[in-house]
Amino acid sequence: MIRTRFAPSPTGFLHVGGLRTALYNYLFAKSHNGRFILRIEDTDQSRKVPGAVENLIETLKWANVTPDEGPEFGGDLGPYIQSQRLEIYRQHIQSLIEKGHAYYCFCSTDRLDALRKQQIAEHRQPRYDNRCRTLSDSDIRKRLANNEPHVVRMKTPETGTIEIHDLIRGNVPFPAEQLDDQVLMKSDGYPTYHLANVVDDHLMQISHVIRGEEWLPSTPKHQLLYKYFGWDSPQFAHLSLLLNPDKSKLSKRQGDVAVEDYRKKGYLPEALINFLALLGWNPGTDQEIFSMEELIHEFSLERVGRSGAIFNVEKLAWMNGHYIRTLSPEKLFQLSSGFLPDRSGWSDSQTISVLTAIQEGLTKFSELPDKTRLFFTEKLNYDIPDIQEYLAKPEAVTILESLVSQMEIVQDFNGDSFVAAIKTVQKTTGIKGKPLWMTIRAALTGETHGPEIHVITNILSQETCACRLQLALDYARRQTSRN
RNA sequence: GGCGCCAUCGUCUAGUGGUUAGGACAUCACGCUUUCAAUGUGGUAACCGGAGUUCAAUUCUCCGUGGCGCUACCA
Repeated sequence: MIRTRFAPSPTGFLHVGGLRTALYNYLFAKSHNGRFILRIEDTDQSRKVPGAVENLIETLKWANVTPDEGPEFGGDLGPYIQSQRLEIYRQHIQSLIEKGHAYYCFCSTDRLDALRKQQIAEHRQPRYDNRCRTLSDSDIRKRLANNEPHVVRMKTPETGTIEIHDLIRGNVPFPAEQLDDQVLMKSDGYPTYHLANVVDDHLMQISHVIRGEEWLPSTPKHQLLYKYFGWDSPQFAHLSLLLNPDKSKLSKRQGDVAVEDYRKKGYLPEALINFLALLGWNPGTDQEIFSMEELIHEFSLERVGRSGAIFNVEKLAWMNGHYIRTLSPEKLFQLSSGFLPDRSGWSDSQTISVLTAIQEGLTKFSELPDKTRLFFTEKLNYDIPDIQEYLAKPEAVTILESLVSQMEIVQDFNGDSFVAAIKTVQKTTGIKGKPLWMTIRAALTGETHGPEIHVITNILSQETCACRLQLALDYARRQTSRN
């Protein structure tokens, strides 16, 4: 049974890199009929953020990367929140101490800091000097009885090489003397990542650990821990990191990193997932668009790349536009709620025709207020250079006077009859082509681009159009008389 | 500094001991469209450097360079 897990710390919003890690775990598990587990690694009390767990779960659900087990998802191997498993860790640390693979350390943080500073000053490798390894049993008992603050460290080998096998990177050797006597239990009684992670992955029967590359250097320590416990270690696969456009590690400051940010801007989960899947993985074919089902079917760790990938928002935007174009009118309307500006006086079905009219040019829902303004606005603004280029001309007065009078006699107002009216204007005024059409577009919408005129006038009422044209005519007259 | 990972168009990537080095985004041109977009067609654009192995290296090996990660009682 393949079992994978996503094990975030609840320190804030879910990061897009985190979502990619979760996704790869999910896809790998699902493609092998396995299970995907969510575990919350909240062993650092100082970094805990209230509400982060709920937000994490909510975001995973939104993205459709839904755990089979985890807090709120059930499962037989819980609890799935590490702060609720302290007793389990305590017992395991005790067994390690008894077997001689771990030891109490009473060194103060002051001493540790001083030690590190000195080592750096002497250009030596900063690491613990193993001082408490050799404490006598009676000494330890006495200091424990005195309630002296202490941690528990693991005993690492002094020499030799520890080689780990990574599914993506192959065999990676690490010289043992590089390994620090890592702290396993902190003085507050909480385990560190290294201990809790190994214990939980074993107890939760995780078969494959798929995580970020930042964990590669500590994997030999984890491997050692499995050996000390007498357990088989899971398989490892370390994913490359997501990068900023300047190739530094993806971070706030250079753009949005929280999944939440993209959701708020109106990116669809399908697009974000499709995009993230292709950042470091490819199917070996030319296919670019994948549904979650297709991803599950196609995904394999063998085709995951080794180098870091820049998070290219432009491609995500293209992909999002692609998914938006496939939306049915009803779905489009449903998803646009929360992004629409005030549209009092507009029914849902009228709103749907507005949305359909601008659908093909939409790349994300946050553009909605801008792109729908020409329909919903109460008052058009002609006082911008692009518009004045057309309306502040004597020609505009001629065109609009003619069109306004046409409006009074037009029958069955709609896109077609309005276009017919424009043709009449063309005949009577002799003005044609871009000057004619753009002037009318400017008058009608206050913008120089948008959907086709007949599409717009199919939606806008005759009254609205007549009113806007009259307003534009007045404006054109004022502008030209002034000059 | 030490240890480790990585290296093909601007970006995501495919690929090979002999290829016109392929696709997608972006970009440019043209078509369609009396606007924009969408769409169609075409174009520009890459094997980090140096040795070695080989008849032949972008591909294999080593070195260098660069980028990144780790080097906490954070994960």
